Amino acid sequence: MSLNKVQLIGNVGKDPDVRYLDNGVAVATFSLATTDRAYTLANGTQVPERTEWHNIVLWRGLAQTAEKYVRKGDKLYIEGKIRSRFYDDQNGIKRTIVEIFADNMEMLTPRTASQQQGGYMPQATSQPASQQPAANSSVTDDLPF
Amino acid sequence: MSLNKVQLIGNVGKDPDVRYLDNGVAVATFSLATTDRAYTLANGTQVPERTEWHNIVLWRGLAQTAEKYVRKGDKLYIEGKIRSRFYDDQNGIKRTIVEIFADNMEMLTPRTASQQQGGYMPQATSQPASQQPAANSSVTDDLPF
Amino acid sequence: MSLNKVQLIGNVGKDPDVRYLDNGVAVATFSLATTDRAYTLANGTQVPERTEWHNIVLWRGLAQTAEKYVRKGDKLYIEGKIRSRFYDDQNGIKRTIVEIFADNMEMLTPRTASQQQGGYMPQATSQPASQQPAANSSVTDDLPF
Amino acid sequence: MSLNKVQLIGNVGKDPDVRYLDNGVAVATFSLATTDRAYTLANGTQVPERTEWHNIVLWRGLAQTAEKYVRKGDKLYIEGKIRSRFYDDQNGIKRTIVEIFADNMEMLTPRTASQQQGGYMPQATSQPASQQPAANSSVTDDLPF
DNA sequence: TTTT
DNA sequence: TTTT
Repeated sequence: MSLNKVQLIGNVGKDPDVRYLDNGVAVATFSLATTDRAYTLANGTQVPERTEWHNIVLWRGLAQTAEKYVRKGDKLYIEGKIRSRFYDDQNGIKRTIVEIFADNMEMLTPRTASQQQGGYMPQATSQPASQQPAANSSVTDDLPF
Repeated sequence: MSLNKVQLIGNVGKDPDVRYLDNGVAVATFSLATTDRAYTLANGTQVPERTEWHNIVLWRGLAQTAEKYVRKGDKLYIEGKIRSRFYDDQNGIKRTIVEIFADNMEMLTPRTASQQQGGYMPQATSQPASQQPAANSSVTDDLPF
Repeated sequence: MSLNKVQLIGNVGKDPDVRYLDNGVAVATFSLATTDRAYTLANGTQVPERTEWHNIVLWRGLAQTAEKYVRKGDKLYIEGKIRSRFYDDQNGIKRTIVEIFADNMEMLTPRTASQQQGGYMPQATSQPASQQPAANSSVTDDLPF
Repeated sequence: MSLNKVQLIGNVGKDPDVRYLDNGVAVATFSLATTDRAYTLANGTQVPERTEWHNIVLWRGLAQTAEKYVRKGDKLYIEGKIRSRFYDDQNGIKRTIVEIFADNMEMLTPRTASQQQGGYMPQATSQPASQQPAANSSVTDDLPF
């Protein structure tokens, strides 16, 4: 008897950060920007455009899809739930971070044929495309969540 | 080319706090709890029930509806957008609060006939029901948002 | 790169019809009413209340939950997808029926303690509550979908 | 106490048909395709890709936006409600058509700079871009809805 | 056929 | 009738 659902269409702020837990579970995190259009109120007040940044968290298969195919600037549809996480920062101050745990993702930026074969093909830069964890991936056991 | 939508069904944590801006605009705030069911993972791990608290903000007509009809414990459907607000707390520490600005609300707790006539009827307690701002309302010019 | 999502909160028109396929899969169907409020246009035109009836289809576990707990008049949250089905009616006329295939259901009508133990308890009428297929259930191999 | 919400991301089947009522209100209609991915069931059964066609109806400002900017093949986000309409076809047979009345639309196909100035610029074909009703528009008083 |  |  409860519903906690978020749906976003926005642009990826930077390449996903992908980590692998000791048990092999993949976790991807990245930020996604949604932007409200500017508009004018009935009384003439101008309300400027406004960007909201969302902390997206993906698990397992979705995280691996993100690792292979999601890149900075891409437009995505994300569906998931709101989840708050509590921690002490480096100064011992209690902090809350609100994240979107995604359970569905649709990629709205068309990929070219070359990019679709064998995963993402880096844009004139460095590493080869691969099925292994990409350059911005790591295996870790100290994930904070 | 952007979407920022939240949909919640949950229970109201306490009676709404309603304020009136100098220009007469009503603003209501309250917390809403959504609860994920407990479940068991494939590997046998028990994941307990978990409650997420959402900071709901309503404006204008919706705020006035909340003032009249929404009470602690009520089940609501809320639709709106995620919006982060930044401020310095009393210790000068920068804080972020994530709020849900609602643009649609449906009341899922049936009201009895007596409660529906002339607004909310308090439950055998104190103040008279009224069309004026209720007991937990105030007129203010120092809203923090 | 596609999304087909429906979310409804409404009232069940009659008790679910539940069938079991030969392979044991349960399928429940029922209608759900959503009602738009009456309102007045800017030019003074009155737009009356309007009810839309939705054809809900549930499968497997959700169908069995509906069989046990969902009854005429109940308020439900339904999430699913739109799906059209084509068939020839008894006069050989080609017909289309639009159904909502549900993948999530939340029951918004509170059940009393007695109703929650061991499933739905019929309302002063006939058949005993049971874990077997209920009175309006049947095992069939000629489901039209 | 009711919700009737549809959210679609799909591709436009053909250019919108835009009509103007005698009172000047614009109405746009077009079909939108959403496609489920093919997948394999646990028992090995292959479920092929499946396309669902939705009848989209837009009013007023949204209809005019569609007239100017929406074209066959475009990817759109559509949010609205399900609405059934009943009519007798040319053979006197009672028919039902299910439509999506949209109240929000986001265009997910990027437009080039030239296309964004002064509305849609036809693709190497015929008519000039214009602020007047486009070629597939008409003023009519016999709208079937 | 539901509900408010 | 779209798209991948």
